[in-house]
Amino acid sequence: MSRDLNELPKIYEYREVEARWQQIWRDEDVYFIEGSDKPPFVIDTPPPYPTGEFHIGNAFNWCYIDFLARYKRMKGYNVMFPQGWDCHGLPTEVKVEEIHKITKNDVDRQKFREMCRELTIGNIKKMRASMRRMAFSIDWSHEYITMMPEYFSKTQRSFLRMFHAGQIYQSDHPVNFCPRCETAIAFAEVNYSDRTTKLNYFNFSGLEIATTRPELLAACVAVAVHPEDKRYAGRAGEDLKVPIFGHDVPIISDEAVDPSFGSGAVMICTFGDKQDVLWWKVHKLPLRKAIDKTGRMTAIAGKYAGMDSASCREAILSDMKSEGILLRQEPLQQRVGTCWRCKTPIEILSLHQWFVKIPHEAALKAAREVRWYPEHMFLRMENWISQMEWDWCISRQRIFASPIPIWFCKDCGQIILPDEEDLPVDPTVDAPKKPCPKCGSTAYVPETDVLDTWMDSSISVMHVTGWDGTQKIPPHFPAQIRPQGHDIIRTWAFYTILRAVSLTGSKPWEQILVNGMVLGEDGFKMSKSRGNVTVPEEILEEYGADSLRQWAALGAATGSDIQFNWNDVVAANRFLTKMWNIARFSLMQLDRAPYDKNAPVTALADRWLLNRLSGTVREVSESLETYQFDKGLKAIREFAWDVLADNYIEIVKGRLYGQSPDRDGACVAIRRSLDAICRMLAPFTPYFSEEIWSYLSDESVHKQPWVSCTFDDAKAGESGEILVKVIAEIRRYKHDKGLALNAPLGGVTVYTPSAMDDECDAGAALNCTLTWKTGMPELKQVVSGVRFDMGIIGPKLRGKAKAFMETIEKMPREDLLTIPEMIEIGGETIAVPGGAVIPQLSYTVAGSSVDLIPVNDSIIITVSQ
RNA sequence: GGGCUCGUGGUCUAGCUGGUUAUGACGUCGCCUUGACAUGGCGGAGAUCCUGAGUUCGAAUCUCAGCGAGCCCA
Repeated sequence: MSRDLNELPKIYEYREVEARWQQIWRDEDVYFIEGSDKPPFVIDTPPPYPTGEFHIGNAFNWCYIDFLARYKRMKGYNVMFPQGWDCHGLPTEVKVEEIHKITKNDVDRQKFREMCRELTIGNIKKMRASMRRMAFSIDWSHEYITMMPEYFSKTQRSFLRMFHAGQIYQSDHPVNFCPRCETAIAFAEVNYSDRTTKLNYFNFSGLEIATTRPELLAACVAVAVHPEDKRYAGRAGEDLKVPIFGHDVPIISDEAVDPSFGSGAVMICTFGDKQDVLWWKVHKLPLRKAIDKTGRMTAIAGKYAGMDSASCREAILSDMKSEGILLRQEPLQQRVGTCWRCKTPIEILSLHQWFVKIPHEAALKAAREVRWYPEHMFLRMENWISQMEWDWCISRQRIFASPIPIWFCKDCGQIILPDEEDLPVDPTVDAPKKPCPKCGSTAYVPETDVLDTWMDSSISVMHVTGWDGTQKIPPHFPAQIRPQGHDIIRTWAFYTILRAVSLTGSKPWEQILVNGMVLGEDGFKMSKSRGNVTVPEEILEEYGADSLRQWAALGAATGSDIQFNWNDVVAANRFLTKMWNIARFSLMQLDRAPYDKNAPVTALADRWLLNRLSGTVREVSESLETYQFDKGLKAIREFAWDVLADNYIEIVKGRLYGQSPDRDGACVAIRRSLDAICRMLAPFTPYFSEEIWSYLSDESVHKQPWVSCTFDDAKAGESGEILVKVIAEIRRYKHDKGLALNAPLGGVTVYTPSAMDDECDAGAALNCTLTWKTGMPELKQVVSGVRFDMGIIGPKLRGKAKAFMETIEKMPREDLLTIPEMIEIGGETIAVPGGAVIPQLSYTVAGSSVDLIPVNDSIIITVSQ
């Protein structure tokens, strides 16, 4: 049995309600059922980085996921809503170093890992609590943690398979390198920031060169000029001696040189920036490594060897000065690449690293086969793929990450691989099970590099679709949907597509739902330095999860960036209050007296309501099918507040309070509406819906099927709109007359083009005797008096004003229905100034005087005095 | 510098496959304590739909240019 109405409190206490249901709901309620005959709906949810704080951007993203997960469940899908944690990577290492005041090299690798794991476990715990509070219907039995052996053995397995397929290779190649973190990083991990630096002009064996990086002089391999630059015509091919260091470099010409920058001649070093890498490749220049992995100058820097780049720069500039070759210095604004985590400017170093080949065509094809919501987000992927120049560098020189499952033979250098059955392995701990396949030696050297964390997270879809390594294609692959933010299209989405294509040969998901970024109340990205950060916990505390969830749904159209806005949260909370009162009123009325639950719905108002409900259900369903959560929730709110509460309930109150059998139809209509609203709100406001539902049924609303309501009655729709409109107009009339809205009114007659079949609701709602008539009334317009506008009459007529008004007053009233253009005053004919005379009109029907309320061209209301 | 998105009452926002009285919320002003709700109801004021040009009978909506903003990236 459903709950007793005596328990129904007057006020909706979200704190109490949300806490209670959170206790009652059980995780297994939402389990994905293996072997179910329902169609599967697998969501490849984002594994967040366990920072310990579930921020508002996460909350927004997960709201979308939960809306669709709950909706799809109600629609009869076997929904998998897993939860992952993308644990590995620099941020945690940096945090551990901070907390323990160490660097990674101060403790052994195992110990350092242990510290990272411990921190991560604690952070995950905190974030889980926030997520439960938000009522996300996560299937916790499908939780995965990438740092656990069960998961990272899959990462290693995927590495081996791609290696065997020739998709992974090892090579010397320029990579972005953070000297502080001492690791290579991917382009996706490079940030750019502005800084002011000096552009140094110096004499390069007779040629003027401008450079921001004099410390790289030792790494200079060429000087480049633009082929059209007259200053350097004919000089390409010459050799120049590098100042201070003395080695010879050629002058080359290249279109990419900007003749207007500096002196128009640029020195190419290995490597100052990405352009240097390009030139180095195109012109097949030699490699001179001047900076090592710790950011210090190498032996080729001669007397500067061992210096860090900043001191080397100063030293070289000072030596240039004393040699008289430094010509001048200018300040320059430039953007430098920095490590996304520690903000240290990155260097481009040529290092032995592991790479994944980028299959441009196949990736693009797969990306195109995925259905993108919103569609235009695909463009970002397309642009990214088509402009990628370097392969994906997947090795990192760090510790807290999935180990690369490789050893090298100490004697012959041969790569030694583990078998898939032996995974997971940590080559720095485990020994290879077999001797070197080439020379038979058992002496080995472990690969100490580890994998980029995107190597873990980019197989999330393989994992959640049930990959255990025995199959090539996982049992539930591809997933139905990938929900994520647009900020990680070129990382997570791209890498996932790349890996799915490489491992399975096809697209990872059928659809991708891309959400926008959450901006602060000031319209800028939330950041601590701006001070515009709002945390979910604060909102949950003050207004509850259901209000926060409504903000997420309504704050912006799907895919758009969303500005955080307390107003929306407050309005959402008010909607809950309003809805609570609607439910309370409805439940009490349904309970007040027994009614026939199968009574036919015949009254106009009742049919109108159900017709509107039917339209609302259709609209909400269509919106949710295309993930337009804003539209969906808006339609529900409008139906509940506008249609049901403000119009319908006000119209039928008379019948509800009475005893007659025509009350039954209203009860049936209300009960059906309340039921439907609960179900439709369930994905958006799970706590609230469950609470109301508990007074209707003893089951969970979240186990109910989605609403089906087909009560389409176009005629009732049209007539109902007239009914509502007429009542609104008469209320306005009362308002204008200074009457209370429930004040009694005399006889009201409403003339409509076609017959209205409203029995008694309108009259009861307006506290009057209301008669519906078809056609137009036999109206007689009479002038009951006149008013004059002295502002016009005065200046125009001056002394004749008084006589003018007297003349008008004496005229037969019916002659004033249309104001004459000329009138005669004392024998003189004068023009009547426009707007001077204002006739006071009234109407009579069949001889008695009435007030007239025109609704539109075809509907007229008369009120007898 | 490139890509993408956006520019609508004081604020936020819908509409943008061309024709509506330009939606809703917050704020604001007036009236109303009526037996679900004053966290309410009813009503009002408030908009050069960024600017300019073009297409069209007709543009917030389509095209181009400009200005401005945001995000991602170089």
